[in-house]
Amino acid sequence: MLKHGILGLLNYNDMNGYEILETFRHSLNHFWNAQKSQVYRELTALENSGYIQGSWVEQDGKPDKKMYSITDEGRVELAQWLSKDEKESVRTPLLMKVFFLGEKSIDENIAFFMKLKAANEIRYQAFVEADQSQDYYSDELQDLYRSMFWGFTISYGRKRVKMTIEWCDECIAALKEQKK
Amino acid sequence: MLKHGILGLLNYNDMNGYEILETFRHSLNHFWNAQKSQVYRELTALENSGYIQGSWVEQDGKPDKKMYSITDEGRVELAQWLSKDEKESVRTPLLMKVFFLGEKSIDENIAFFMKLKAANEIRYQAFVEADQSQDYYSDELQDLYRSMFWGFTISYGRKRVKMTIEWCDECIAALKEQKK
DNA sequence: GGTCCCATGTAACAAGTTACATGATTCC
DNA sequence: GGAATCATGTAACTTGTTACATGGGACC
Repeated sequence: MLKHGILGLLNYNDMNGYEILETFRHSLNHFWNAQKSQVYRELTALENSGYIQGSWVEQDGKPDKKMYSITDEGRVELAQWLSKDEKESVRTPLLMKVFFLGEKSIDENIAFFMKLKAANEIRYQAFVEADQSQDYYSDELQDLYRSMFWGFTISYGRKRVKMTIEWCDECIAALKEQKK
Repeated sequence: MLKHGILGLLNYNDMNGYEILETFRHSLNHFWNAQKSQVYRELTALENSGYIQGSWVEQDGKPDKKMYSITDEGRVELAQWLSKDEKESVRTPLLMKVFFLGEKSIDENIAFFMKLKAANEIRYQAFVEADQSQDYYSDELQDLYRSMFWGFTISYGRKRVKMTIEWCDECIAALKEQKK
């Protein structure tokens, strides 16, 4: 999965591992938290598969870097992945915990949902700020059509966070009702 | 993660691997898709850690089964997990694909979102049916308070699917707008 | 002198996926 | 005779996590 994300980014521009990580942090972080160690590992794997090609570049005042570019095979692989259906494998750690919350008291659980709500309200603010920098990203992606899909992922994230806040409210209300 | 789910179930009732798998399929499947091979592997690991204890039971007309029960150490571990904050590690494969959809044509992408919408409409129906069997589950869980949290997970799932459908509509509308 | 940026990784472990493998009984 | 239910797993692989490890240059 991360593999195809990296392929997708390299299809836009040549990059080194560090830049890929930065891009994840800036643009994809709201739906994908990439680990440094995994990115470098995947880059090696992708190069071994022939999907990308790296070459060392010397810099002055900065460490050497390994720049990667996508190969024709890589572009084929990317296109195939994009055309394949996403089979949703559901896995929501939060709900696993919620399912077993019956072991704790009503008050503890009200506190649980309040905390969750607060965390999501902070995330909601981050999305509002992301919105305001969309123009910046449109430039960076150098393509209006492409930046549209970045916008779709942001809008999904915003909806999801908003939905989670509403759900917390409903859970809190139900718990308070139970308390009576 | 699955580890704690199993611990949680065994805290409700003694079960064998097969029953755990069935329970996942019936009650937790909308947020956690458990693999057979992983469940059996985790059971072995949990027993080795001393969190659960298994014993073989002979049956007639059916294969022998290994029944597991939670130990005191297991209960401590479960309580600790329940009290710990869930640090949200975001990872949405669907959005990874959407982010790179700029490589495909508008028409292909409209088709993509229509298909996704249709799949989620089917899932929505499944939630409506799940609702109607909530009474059945209340009995099964033998505890109204506990079944409340099962209800919370269902309501989250329903909201999420509904949200996804709305998001698809918005994406389709935006793509059609672009086409003009 | 300390922190941030740039830049690369390794090692060990934990968790999830896919395919394979077996076998009795019951119901149609 | 075939499918479904009950029941248990192994093996190989892929993916993700956590901690460790290094080091120069810029800026305050």
